[in-house]
Amino acid sequence: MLIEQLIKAKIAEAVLQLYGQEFDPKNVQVNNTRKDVDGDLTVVVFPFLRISKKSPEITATDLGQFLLNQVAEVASFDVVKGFLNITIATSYWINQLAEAFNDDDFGFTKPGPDSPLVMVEYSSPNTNKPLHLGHIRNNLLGFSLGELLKANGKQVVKTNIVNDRGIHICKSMYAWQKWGEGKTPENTGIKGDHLVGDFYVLFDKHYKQEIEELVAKGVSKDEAEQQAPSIIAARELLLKWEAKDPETIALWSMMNQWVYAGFDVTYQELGVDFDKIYYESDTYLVGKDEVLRGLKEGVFEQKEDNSVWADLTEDGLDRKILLRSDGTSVYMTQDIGTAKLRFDDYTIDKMVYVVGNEQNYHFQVLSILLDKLGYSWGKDLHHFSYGMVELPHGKMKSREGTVVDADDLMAEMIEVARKTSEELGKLEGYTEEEALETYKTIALGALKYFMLKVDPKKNMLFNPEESIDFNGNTGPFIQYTYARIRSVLRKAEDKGIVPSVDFGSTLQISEKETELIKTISLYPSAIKEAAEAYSPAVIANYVYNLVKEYNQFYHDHSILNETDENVRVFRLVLSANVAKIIKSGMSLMGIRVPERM
RNA sequence: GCCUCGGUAGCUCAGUUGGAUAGAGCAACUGCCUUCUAAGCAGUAGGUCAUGGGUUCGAAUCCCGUCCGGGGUACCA
Repeated sequence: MLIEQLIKAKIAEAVLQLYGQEFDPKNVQVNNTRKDVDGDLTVVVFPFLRISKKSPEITATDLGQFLLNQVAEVASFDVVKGFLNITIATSYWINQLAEAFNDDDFGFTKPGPDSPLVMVEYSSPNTNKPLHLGHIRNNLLGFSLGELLKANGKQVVKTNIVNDRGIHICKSMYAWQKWGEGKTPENTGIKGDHLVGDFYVLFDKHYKQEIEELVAKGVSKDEAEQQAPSIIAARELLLKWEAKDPETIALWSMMNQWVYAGFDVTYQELGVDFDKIYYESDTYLVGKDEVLRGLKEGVFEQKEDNSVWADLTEDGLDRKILLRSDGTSVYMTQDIGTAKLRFDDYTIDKMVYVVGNEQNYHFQVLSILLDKLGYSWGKDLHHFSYGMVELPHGKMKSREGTVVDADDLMAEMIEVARKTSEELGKLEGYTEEEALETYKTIALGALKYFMLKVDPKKNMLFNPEESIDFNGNTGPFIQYTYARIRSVLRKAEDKGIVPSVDFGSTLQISEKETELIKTISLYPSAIKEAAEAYSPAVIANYVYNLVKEYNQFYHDHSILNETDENVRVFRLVLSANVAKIIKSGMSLMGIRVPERM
């Protein structure tokens, strides 16, 4: 049992014995003691005053005395106003460290076949353009969330729904047909997703120009947008596609293959993967069938123009279209189909959608619609809603070219990592491949940590002018600490010093070391909290805090040069534990740690 | 208009179920590499927690109002 829990239980017991009233242990407030005050844990006694009918100081002293008598781990206490500061015995902390050192699983049970199954949908790209910084945030959050849930005992199926059909890809297809000059990834050397994205931009350029020309001729803007030859051609392609015209399907398939090949490279570089990929081209008809079933069962209604609607006014929402008047499906329809297929394929206990907060309303509606269609799991699907990545001048817009491309960004960061590393003269003796691997580890560490350390719910700002930092509260700082500890451990091994938890009975430890052990022992609860809050940022902040504390310790104490053998081994074990947690915590964020840097 | 999320140091962000004197990093300034890796450490400076009320022993945190900003809002995805 964690010491906090024990204290809470004992305080409740003390309140009952001393003042004769029940108090829920859960409501006892136990905090870490302020750094400038003596003690390890602090009990806030204000809530008991009503029961004790005594002053804060006297109440605190009563309770402190009780703890001192009843709890072996409590070494002493001190009262400041309404705060009872408790000092925990050194032996307790030493035992905590020994336990942590011997436990490689951090007290967690690995998920088994009977564990709840969570499906996490993330990434969900459109096939008309390459991935950008916004997608990176999505991918990193989704992947990390999967790892967190696994660490918290859940079976996880990572899934991706690829939006491979619709007007957007037809635009690229048309542009390629018209102005493509037979270009392919092979004959141009351009990555497939980028090539297709270029044609999407090209389409938009021509489309805008055509609109301008029409407007100049006196056509209204709305009409011009409908009448421009390019958009008409793209719509024709979509109709042909839906009619399964062989030539159109062949073109569609070819260009999508280019994109997938490109995405695969990006995903691999980014270090994310999926257990199961769904394609919208396979699911949209299922969704349509489901909507028609709902119509037949009377949960939806049809207007005179044949469009199908859901009336959600009773749920406090608006009316929502599900099938257009021409019978084609909308985004919502497809998501219904995808959900059905998924639940046919897996016995899912919980569905999590990692999708930006601009779609909060969409998922609110989806949840209700699935429920109305008779899916019991619809109601408690979880929309993991994350904030936008903003640029200093506003939002990223692919059509306007104000995007930070994922591939470019990663390549740049690897380059910066290489330069920095070379300037510092690290990695001497590494082969070129080994060095490159390390640069990638550092660059991706910087990028991932940068994205994951902020609260997922909040919008975040990325300034392309200032490249992502490698100093301070960053991934490389944490990786660096890890590499240094590994170096110490290697040297200890060379010297024949064996880490063991037999520290001898006279060992004294400093306040900073106590702090560190306290932090180490909180790692499992940090994972739990992060998983339950769906927030990798909780882990990021925890690890940073641990590393910061360790670095302060490291600069004040020598490890290998320490003459007292017990102290030396103790510090080695302490360091090894910090390294173990860094590695584990970082891997929960999909970040690797280098042996050297 | 309505719904929704946000506003903490010059900048980027933390801030536990309401607890003591609101914390980091970056940028600026000052020190520290002959000693286990200086991508580090120590220090200085920087705050009306948007704003006005309320709740109470106690509010950045909870409630109400106001201002500012993001997102959404019936045939885009």
